[in-house]
Amino acid sequence: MYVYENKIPQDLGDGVTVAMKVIGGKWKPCIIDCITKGINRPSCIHQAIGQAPRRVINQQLKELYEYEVLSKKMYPGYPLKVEYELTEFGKTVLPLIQAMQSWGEVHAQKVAEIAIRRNENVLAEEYREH
Amino acid sequence: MYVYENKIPQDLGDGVTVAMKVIGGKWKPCIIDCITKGINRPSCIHQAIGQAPRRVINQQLKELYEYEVLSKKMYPGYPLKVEYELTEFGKTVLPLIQAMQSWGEVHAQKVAEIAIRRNENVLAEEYREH
DNA sequence: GAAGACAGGGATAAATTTATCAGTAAGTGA
DNA sequence: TCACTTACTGATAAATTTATCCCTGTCTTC
Repeated sequence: MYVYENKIPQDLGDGVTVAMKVIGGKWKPCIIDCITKGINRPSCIHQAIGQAPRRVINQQLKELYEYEVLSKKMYPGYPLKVEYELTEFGKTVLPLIQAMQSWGEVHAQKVAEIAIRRNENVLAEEYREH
Repeated sequence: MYVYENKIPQDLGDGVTVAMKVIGGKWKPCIIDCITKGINRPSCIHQAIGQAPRRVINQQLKELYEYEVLSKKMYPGYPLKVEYELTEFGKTVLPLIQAMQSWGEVHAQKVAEIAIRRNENVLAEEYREH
């Protein structure tokens, strides 16, 4: 697979950067959320998320796997069957995601209003001013 | 100022996305951290962070301001003096950043090792295998 | 035998974010 | 007057992340 080579070195001396490196992909939290809910086969995750291209799900799954957030169980036989699970390490990120999730839910309205006011292209019809 | 116009609509229906929209810039957590420590003038923040270009500090300060994470106090007279402070809303993000920060600190070593193994361009000499 | 399920990757484009360079404005002090 | 401070912005390039399109391999079912 083509691997992008960083040009600007990242400073992992900062905790936030470290955390973002692990869970900071567009679909990573969604993927982790799926797996928490027991949706753990790539095709199912793809179906569940819907908007994300299959290719991207694969990429992010792979990264999560390489960063040991997920473990991979491959079943023999066909059709192929693979299941991802959270590792012990992976479970330690759940509180983070949970915290972001609930903060975001609480402040979704406010943030959406500001985004709309700034004329951003957001998809949150329910929050549009009436 | 040139404002980038999104082409792909963002779905603010998801809490994590909302949170990332507010604190998800490369230097935003650093900026917020500075301000928490009482470093609240743009030039001081820039000095304190060092690696980030001044232009980018300004951009991200502006966004944080527009998202009402920061308030802005402008002093009359010259040389110009401006101070940013956390708003009440801004203070609600501190636990999030704090959580990421401490998670990252705890797992920095592991993450750095994996990044190095993956041959990424990281700047964390202290973590290189000996 | 053709078609489908399933996991995954190659090559490349598009989108988005961050960086670079240089300039504006309005003073102060040498 | 010249250099320096401070905050801020325009225009554009570079870096990075996501998306698109299409292909491989291997079995199972129609």
